[in-house]
Amino acid sequence: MDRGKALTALQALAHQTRLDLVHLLMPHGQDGLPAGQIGLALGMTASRLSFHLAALEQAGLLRSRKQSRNVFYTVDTDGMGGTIGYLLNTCCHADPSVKACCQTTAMPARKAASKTKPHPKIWPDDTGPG
Amino acid sequence: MDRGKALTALQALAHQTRLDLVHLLMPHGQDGLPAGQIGLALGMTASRLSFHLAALEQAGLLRSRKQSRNVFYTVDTDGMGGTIGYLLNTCCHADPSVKACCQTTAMPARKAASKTKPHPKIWPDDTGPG
DNA sequence: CAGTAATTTCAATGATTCATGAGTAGTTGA
DNA sequence: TCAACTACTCATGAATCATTGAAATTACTG
Repeated sequence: MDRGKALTALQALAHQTRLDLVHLLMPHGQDGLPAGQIGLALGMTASRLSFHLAALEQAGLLRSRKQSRNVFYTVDTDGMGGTIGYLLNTCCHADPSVKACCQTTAMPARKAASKTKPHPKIWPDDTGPG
Repeated sequence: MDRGKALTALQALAHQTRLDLVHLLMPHGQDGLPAGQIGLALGMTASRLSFHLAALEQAGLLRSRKQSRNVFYTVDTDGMGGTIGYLLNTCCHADPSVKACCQTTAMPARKAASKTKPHPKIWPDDTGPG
């Protein structure tokens, strides 16, 4: 991950809506979610959703695949990991005090997303996207 | 690290100049660097520097302490770690594929910064702040 | 106290970003 | 082909952000 790409990715992530998008899509793994369902889950207009999805995809943080009428979006874990790794290892020189943030228990392997079930909880402190 | 603080920190980091600042200050540990020397190292005007330093400090990523005429800036490793940890653990649900970015060799403990010696190299690919 | 140095604050300007609503394009099935 | 559905693009205006230079603030020095 070079400097320019990392900066683009950070700019993409520095927005509440786009953070919400990643958080929502992450548990759905490589199945992802269609745009319509994402918009429904986060309550945003189609054009606004499209704008933010495109920003994340262009930044290398999301991938999309077309499937009949729908476009499914998934998180690009390489892009996300690369961005975080850039902050951690390049920008912070892999400083041990900073790296302590990695020492949390990993989640068990995510289960394959069921197509219809909505995401159970949006945020730990679910105060809505505002 | 709550959602609002993480977002503020990400917005602060989503800028080339401020990424440069963190990268420059990190190896200087708790000694830090005075603003004047930072401005010299990165070649920026005083007011511009002050603006970006303030943004980082307000976001909880930098700390400052006054020492006679100078203001020394240091990286707040808790803030940096908290921000990265938020991305990794909250936003990405500690997904193993993403967490792989942490699996790099840690640097040896940084040495205490000497007061006068300039930072040896700004970036791995030192193309300047532009 | 006058002069100098280190930083910050302020106002003005130009650039960028974001939300909105309307319009467009591709897909599906009757 | 037509209507319904899904998603994207575009133009607009409001809001925010970044840079600059000047002025103000605080702290040393002679």
